[in-house]
Amino acid sequence: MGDKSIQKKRYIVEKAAEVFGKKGYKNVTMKDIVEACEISRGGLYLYFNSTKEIFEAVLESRRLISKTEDSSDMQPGDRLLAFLEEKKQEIVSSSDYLRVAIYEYMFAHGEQDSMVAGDFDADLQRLEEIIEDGVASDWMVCEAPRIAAYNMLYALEGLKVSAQTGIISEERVDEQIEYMMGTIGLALE
Amino acid sequence: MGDKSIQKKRYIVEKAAEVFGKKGYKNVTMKDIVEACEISRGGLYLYFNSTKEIFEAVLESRRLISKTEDSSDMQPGDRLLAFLEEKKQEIVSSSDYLRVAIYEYMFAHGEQDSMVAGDFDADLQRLEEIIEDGVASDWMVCEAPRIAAYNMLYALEGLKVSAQTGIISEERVDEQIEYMMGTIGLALE
Amino acid sequence: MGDKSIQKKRYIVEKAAEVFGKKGYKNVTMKDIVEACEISRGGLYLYFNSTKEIFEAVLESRRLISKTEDSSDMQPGDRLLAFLEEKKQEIVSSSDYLRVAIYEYMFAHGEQDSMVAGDFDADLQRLEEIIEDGVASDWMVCEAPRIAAYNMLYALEGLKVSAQTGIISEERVDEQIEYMMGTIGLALE
Amino acid sequence: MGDKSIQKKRYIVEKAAEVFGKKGYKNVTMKDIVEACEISRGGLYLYFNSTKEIFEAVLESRRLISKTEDSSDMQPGDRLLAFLEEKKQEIVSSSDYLRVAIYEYMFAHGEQDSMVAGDFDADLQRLEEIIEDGVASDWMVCEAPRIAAYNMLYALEGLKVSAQTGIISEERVDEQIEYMMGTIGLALE
DNA sequence: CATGAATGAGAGTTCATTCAT
DNA sequence: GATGAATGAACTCTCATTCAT
Repeated sequence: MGDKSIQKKRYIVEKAAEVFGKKGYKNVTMKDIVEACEISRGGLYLYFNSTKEIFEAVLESRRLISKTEDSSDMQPGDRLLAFLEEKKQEIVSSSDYLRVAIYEYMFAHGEQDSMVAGDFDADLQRLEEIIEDGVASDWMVCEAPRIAAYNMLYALEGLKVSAQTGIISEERVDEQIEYMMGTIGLALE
Repeated sequence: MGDKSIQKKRYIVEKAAEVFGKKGYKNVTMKDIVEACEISRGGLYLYFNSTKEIFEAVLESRRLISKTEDSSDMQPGDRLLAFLEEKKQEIVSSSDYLRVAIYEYMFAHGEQDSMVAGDFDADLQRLEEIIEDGVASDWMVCEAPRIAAYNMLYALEGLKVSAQTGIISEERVDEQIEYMMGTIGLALE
Repeated sequence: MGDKSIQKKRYIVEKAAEVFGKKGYKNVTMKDIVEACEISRGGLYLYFNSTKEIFEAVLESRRLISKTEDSSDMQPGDRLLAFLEEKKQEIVSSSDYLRVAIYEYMFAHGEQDSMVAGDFDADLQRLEEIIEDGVASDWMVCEAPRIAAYNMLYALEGLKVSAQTGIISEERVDEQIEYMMGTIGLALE
Repeated sequence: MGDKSIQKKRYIVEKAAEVFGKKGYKNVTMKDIVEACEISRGGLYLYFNSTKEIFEAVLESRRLISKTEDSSDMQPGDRLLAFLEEKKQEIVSSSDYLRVAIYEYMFAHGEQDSMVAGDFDADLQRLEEIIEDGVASDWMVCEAPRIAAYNMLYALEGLKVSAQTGIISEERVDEQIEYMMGTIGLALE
């Protein structure tokens, strides 16, 4: 597969992302993507064999983009805040239409997929480190950083889900962030 | 709609619940339900016009069943523990097969549906009361019971989702429960 | 499946036989049959799931028809002649267009199919009996009736194949019949 | 078409023969051959325009190879035996995978093709000569050598077909060979 | 009310064939 | 000559939905 092929694949993934954003995961057909890409039916099959495959490519491409800088030069409290703000954006931003599709995908294909699980683990590690650093430098109070990290991530996940299901105001998210910071002895000034 | 009709509808809903439990939400076809109910294709349409409609009827029927006793005669700490244990069951029990379907449904039809949201609100109120009572009787420490209640519920929701997506051990859930109780000044003895 | 269904199935098989006759086996698509039957795409699938299944039903229906009377009251020589004449018809009759399809089917699905093999075995038994009777009543001379029966059937099969592949004149078939009878001591007068 | 072209054509035919051997005739696609030859899709079309064309080239190439020596210095009985043994090999040898494809081809394209018929005629002539010689030298008894030759060839053809369709043991073939020799007054010692 | 045969739109998939490079 | 990406027609199969009985 040549250089041009990779370009085309990228193009398809890009267009497909829009489609998944609009229609979710399960509702998307090969035809939808073919039409969005303005290529031929058979042409798509040169690159992907199913919507699942395409969707996974979309996820993969997102993963590459969403890497954030580590900012490990900041104070633990600020780093935590930065982390939570980042998550808040994910929760609140209705622009991330893709999320519905991601959840649909997750529930449709269940556990066998570490595609999405990977993100969680990375976040967990990052968060745990921040808390450990915070505790070490007396900025935070926490007996079990790992468990606390889990707790925050679960709560954030819950918020995400709720944001998708019902409507969640930005205030509610802020409220929760403040509360979470409180649980490890931090206060927003 | 006569008495017999209501009976039949109930029967269909019952059988349909099994189907949704086995196959999720999106994968279920009218045909599947027709076969499970051993009624005719046309017959089903006399009662329901889509799998969505049927699934909503299933949800409705579940709502009626799942009401739990309030046990307001117990101490706040025990009531909280009871509440969390109840939620733990929901998370851990793989017997609640329907949950996958519920999430699929939620993500497929988005916010416009308060069908599921109702449960959350009820839980919220219940939990808030418990915490308020706990604080009032000096068993618990919490400045913002409502926010704390939200936090716990979000974390529980996150756990549920994770349980569905990946695998979550009972220990992790216990860990989280203990942690949550700690955040409001309680300890499991 | 009711009485009417069986009728319809028969109807489909009948129409399908014509199609297979015209187009062979492999070239026939579900669409061809749908069109020949003037039913809907989905309708055909109520009765059959593949051209293979339909073709086997066609074979089955032919089997039922082609049963010939046993005429065991005749003299062995005449019975043999009757048998061979019957086979000759199969060979010569170009009206049996289906045969091409049958061979195609045989070669496409190989040995695992006793659908066609059954005919051979039945013929073998019948022919062997005739020869044994012929020998017992001194009309025929043959040391190994079974082997002779096999030989005739193989030769007849070869004739059939040749009839399909190239062109075979009726005279050639007659010639062969006479020769075969000669090998067991019989002569056409 | 240059020298290199002929070479390439030969190469394609060679590779294609393997493919036809494995997959039969009808199941082979241009793509299969392209892949087997590791050439480009378009490249194949420079030499052949259809699988039919390629298959015919395969047949042609086989014809050139399969010529056998005449061994006319042997006694007629031995020559006949040699001939029949040769045929037996064709029947029994499952290594001649191409045969299925040949039959498929024959039945798919019917009589208009003398491609395969040629072999039969050559065999017929050879066999007839053997028998005539045998009769002339009193080794054999046969009133109509040509008809007898036909008979044997048809029986052999029938055996071949049966070998492809069902399973035929080597014993059965030996049995038949012995029987055939018996019909012209010969016995295997 | 109830049936289930029938419909037809539409999804997935494959392949011969072309054509710009 | 040679490539292989691209096309689009054709095929299989499934399902929601209707309708005569």
